[in-house]
Amino acid sequence: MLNLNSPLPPAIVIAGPTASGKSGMALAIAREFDGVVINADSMQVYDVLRVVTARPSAEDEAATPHRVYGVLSPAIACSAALWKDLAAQAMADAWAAGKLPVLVGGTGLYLRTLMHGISPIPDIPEPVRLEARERLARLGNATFHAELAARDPVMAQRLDPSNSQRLACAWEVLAATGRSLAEWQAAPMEGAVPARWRTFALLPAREALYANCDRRFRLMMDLGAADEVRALLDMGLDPALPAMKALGVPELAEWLRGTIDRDTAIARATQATRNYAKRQMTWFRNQLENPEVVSTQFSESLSPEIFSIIRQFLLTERD
RNA sequence: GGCUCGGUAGCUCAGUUGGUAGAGCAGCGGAUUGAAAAUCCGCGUGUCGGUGGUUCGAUUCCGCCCCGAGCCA
Repeated sequence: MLNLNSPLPPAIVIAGPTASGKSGMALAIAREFDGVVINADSMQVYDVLRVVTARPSAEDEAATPHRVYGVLSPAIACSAALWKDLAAQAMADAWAAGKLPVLVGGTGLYLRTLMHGISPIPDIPEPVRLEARERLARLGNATFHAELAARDPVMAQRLDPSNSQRLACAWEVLAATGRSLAEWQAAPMEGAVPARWRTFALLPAREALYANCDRRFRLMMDLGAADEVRALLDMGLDPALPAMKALGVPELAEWLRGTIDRDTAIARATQATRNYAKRQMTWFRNQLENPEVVSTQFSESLSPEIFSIIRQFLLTERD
């Protein structure tokens, strides 16, 4: 099935907002083309979060190869670069086994890093990152921004003082490397995985997507989302860690703590999910390169057309 | 039935000592280079409940009516 004479090995990418049916589409493609489903979602990498991140079911994971799901402890902060290494390894393994990598996920930055690389910034030591965040919290954004401006006018000029996360990032890169983040970013991106990509963007109608977000969260509640969050909380992790911010976690945590009632928690979690889905729509509508746009929720009835596009892609020599 | 307090953006409300109004949230658009399910940026005309009156001018003051909440009967 795979054209092994092609200079670059092929890979399929399925991007789209949460609750758009990506996982089902990836599964269908992997089954049809002897593929390996590889997770490209920043939260599905954590092992404790299965229900609340809508990971593929254990049955699906057993029936078809799935990689990079639940491979990290929530005590670890994943990153675009770390994920990219995991995904690159999974892709190499798939190719070595004569299988087709099918990347699926909603984290646009991760997919971009995989396909286009990222600036070669050295790892930032943990103490520096902690100091950056502690300092930002202590000084407040305005003062922190002014302090950054004195040492790194380019980045300060580029960043809105309200943008806490990127402010901290700029500060810690300067502190750890002695060079401005702007300098690092001016260097060519590195680390892109060489492959022939075929990208699908699942962009369903807004109203249907939101309705599906709501429906799915209620389903998660039935499947034990709260128990899962309880288990996560029992680990006693730093609430600033990424896994602690997964959609539904802060809201259900509040409910478990008794601060808000169940209905309020559900209302807030579904709201946050809808807001997130919208941001993803913006990313995938504007940041993807030559995507095949599917403007509806995935369903099996779309398979023939999608398969035909992929078949064509796999048979086509390039360059 | 009487009294009181409300009725302003999709929602919760602010405000106008009379010159036709603005926040948060929602919604929509955008950004996104190492914690991205994160973090930000932009977009606000709506019979100011209805209707009469006073006024050059009423969402604002007055009367009546309608609707809601509460209290008293």
